[in-house]
Amino acid sequence: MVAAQAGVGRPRLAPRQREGASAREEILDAAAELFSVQGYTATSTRAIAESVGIRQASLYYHFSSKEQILAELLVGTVLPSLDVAAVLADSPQTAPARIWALAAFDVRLLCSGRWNLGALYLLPELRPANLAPFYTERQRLRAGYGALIDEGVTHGSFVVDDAATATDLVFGLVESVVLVRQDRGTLDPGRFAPAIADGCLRLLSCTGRRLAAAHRQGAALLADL
Amino acid sequence: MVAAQAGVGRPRLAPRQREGASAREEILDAAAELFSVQGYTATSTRAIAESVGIRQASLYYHFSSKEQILAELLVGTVLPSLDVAAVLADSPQTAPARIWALAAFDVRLLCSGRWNLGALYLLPELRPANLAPFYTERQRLRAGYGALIDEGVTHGSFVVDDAATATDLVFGLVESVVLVRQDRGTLDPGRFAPAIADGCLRLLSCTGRRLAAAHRQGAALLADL
DNA sequence: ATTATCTATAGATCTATAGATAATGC
DNA sequence: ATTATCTATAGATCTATAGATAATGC
Repeated sequence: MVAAQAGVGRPRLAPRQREGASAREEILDAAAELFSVQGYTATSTRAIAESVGIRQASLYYHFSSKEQILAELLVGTVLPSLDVAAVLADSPQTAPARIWALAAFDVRLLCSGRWNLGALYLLPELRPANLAPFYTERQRLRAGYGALIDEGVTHGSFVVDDAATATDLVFGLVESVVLVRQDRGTLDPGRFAPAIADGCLRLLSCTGRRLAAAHRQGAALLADL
Repeated sequence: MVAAQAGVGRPRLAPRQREGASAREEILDAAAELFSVQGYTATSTRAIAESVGIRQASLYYHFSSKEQILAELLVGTVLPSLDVAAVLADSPQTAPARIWALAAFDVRLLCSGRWNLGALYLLPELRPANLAPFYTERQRLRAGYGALIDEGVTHGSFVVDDAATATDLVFGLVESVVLVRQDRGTLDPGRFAPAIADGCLRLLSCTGRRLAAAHRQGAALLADL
């Protein structure tokens, strides 16, 4: 919806063009699109402003810097998955069911949303800078997968040569959703989430009836969150 | 090796600091490192020049633009895999053996080399511009995987719900190597290549003895290339 | 008075070009 | 003469700040 709402303050030269209840949210919506499609450095503050329909300098009434806009977008992108990983860590369910639920949740999150925000975590620009905390959170999520895999291996539910490498493959498979979405533009979460979650179990040598059971239990677990 | 070789032309202010027999190769080496670590737009021509030990303007004696440096790096990065895919398309071996060989070759390529050049294909900046041809070649490689998967499915070697989605998972798993390497810095191709190739077959429900056979045949096929 | 925009601009880049210079090659 | 560098700089950005302005709220 393009809200025609004009409120307090000097009126804009152009009408609203963006989703978002407030100017702040309009800016975040535009930045999310441009950052995820073009990258962070390649997106100028002028381009963001144009895409919102305001002047470049007006951005700075709402955000103190370009980097702060990115930081705002990153907050709340991994957090939901980390929360789910924490909840699942204490669940009494089997490791296969829990890893299925975590992967399916993660993929659903990466598939949904207007823009491919997961791609922001792949931006090379994140590595140094004070954006490092977000990078660390992604590593904590990876550790969550690793713990579930270790548990499944000791229980005999999973059979792998090397648990560390298996974790890389599983986490990599989940994250690859971002790459596929980058190519396709949009993905059906209803198809992709269970397909990837099944794939994670297959990578861990959990197949056939045991896979089917974990799929069923994992889906139920996910529905309860 | 830092070649102390000073040849024709005005001498540099600083001694050589980069691998590469010629100035051109020194520049490509520096750009490969910086582009793959920081991204394309975030890397200035000045930074490349500094990293080589020459002045910014001197780059333009060897390359006509920054974009041309990137294009040069992209050439020859997918080509080897495309060649292998073409050779394997005509091979008399089974689809599982061939896909194992293709994936292992691909991963070995992505793991080796001083820099993580595969990451260049993920740069959002490639999408538009006249760099599109490279993007297209990557899609052709993806089609190569798709053809092998289709063949295996009709032969009954693979069992999947949906061949298109299965191709996304398999290709995604292979490409995820780039993401893992981005985190780790370096990867052991000897461990990763067979692990991912096995993983591709597992995703396609090729397991147990049939997986072991394909692994063996695929490795032999790869050795013959 | 407060708010949210606008215009104008400083200062720091960044890419690419022009032309000078210091070597080697002939 | 040729080659590969250098210095200097033009012109186009780009981020962020300063201060003016046009609405609403009280």
